[in-house]
Amino acid sequence: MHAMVEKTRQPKGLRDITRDAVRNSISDVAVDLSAERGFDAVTVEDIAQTVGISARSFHRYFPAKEDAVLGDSTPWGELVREVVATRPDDEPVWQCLQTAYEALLGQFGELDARMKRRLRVLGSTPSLRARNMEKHLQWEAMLTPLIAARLPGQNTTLRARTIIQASLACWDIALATWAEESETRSAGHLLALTFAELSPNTAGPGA
Amino acid sequence: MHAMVEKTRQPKGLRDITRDAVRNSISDVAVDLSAERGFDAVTVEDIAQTVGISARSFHRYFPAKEDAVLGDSTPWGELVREVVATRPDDEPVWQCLQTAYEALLGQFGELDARMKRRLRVLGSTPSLRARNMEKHLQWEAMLTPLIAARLPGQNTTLRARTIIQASLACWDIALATWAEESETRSAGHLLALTFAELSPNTAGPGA
DNA sequence: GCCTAATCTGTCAGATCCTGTCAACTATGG
DNA sequence: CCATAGTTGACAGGATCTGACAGATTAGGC
Repeated sequence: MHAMVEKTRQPKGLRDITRDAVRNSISDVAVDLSAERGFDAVTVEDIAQTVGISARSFHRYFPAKEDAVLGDSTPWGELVREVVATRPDDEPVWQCLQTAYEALLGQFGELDARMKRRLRVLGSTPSLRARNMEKHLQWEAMLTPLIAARLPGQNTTLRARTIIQASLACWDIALATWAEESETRSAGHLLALTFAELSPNTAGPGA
Repeated sequence: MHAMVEKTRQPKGLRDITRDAVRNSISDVAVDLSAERGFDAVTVEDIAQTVGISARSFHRYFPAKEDAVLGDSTPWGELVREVVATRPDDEPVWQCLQTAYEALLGQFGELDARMKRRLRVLGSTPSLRARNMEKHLQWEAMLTPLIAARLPGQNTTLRARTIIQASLACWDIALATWAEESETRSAGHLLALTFAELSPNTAGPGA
């Protein structure tokens, strides 16, 4: 089905296996129902009943209804941080970030169809977009010290936050465009397009 | 249909005056209490009781608790759109956007202290930051056609969205930094710093 | 000044989301 | 087999937000 990341921890016993399975079921049902009726028109009770669990159990798997659609993006953020950390010190930050995001796209791989549906629901629901950006704030906090250390000159933290937020905008817009029905270009290509619009200053602000 | 109501720029009757006054009172109380205890630790009931109204009336003035702190940013967005629309066609988009944001800073003017408190609460509450970005999405929708028309080459909409989101990131980060306790630089200066980090590509993507 | 209509407010009721608690159930390990 | 720990369902409760209705306040016309 889907090869999971070994980095986090692979399920040890029957408990962890069933837990991951239930988690995926909830997420799938949440995306499906939201795609049909719209996210706001679907209640937690609806999702839980479709899966076959109680509403209370739903919240034991996901803290909020939004998270059932968004999934847990923390491991992905960690992956980005990891890639950035292992890049050569003299590599320009924009190129460095683009490489990291491309690595993230590689992880998607097999989940294309599922991911597109998810992104479509995400793009059509304001509260989901908000929650998604909230998670990006955690990415920013993780990446800021790494990026700041790579920047020459002054105000490195301020400038690092600016670059990271801008790159996340590139990421979001590229993915949202990729998920559109009529879009045929690859996610990597779209990501390159958005990055190209902002990254020309690879020589640094002083150049 | 919509030609009747221009905007509540100037209250016409006693009703509108009192309504604006109550609205400001609610907003002030919401910011004050949130600054003291934290936004999540303040209930709508607390705010309403402090102002002297019922919780139901609170929701007649603000649809959500977040909006009481954030206020209505729609008129700000319209101002930005207006400034951008009146700029010369051959002006680079980044310079154009920076001018528009600076005009926005000029509008703040007298509200410095109040605005700083508001921004501090905003920066310390993830859900508020997310809601704020959600409002920026409306700005993006408003500005995208204007900016896209100014871009040469292909994929103008995709690139316009990227630039707008990036510029909004500059705006947010500059304001958040400006509101910090130890910060002494002006908001305009900080805005120039963040813009300088991304705007070097004023010659366009092909250069 | 008075009356009618529009608007605002408070109160009540309800839907939904989310959390705490507790007893019953199940897998794991000795 | 049994003890422990994790999971679940059921109930209760707080909080946000909305709809409905009745009373109060205000605006405009007489």
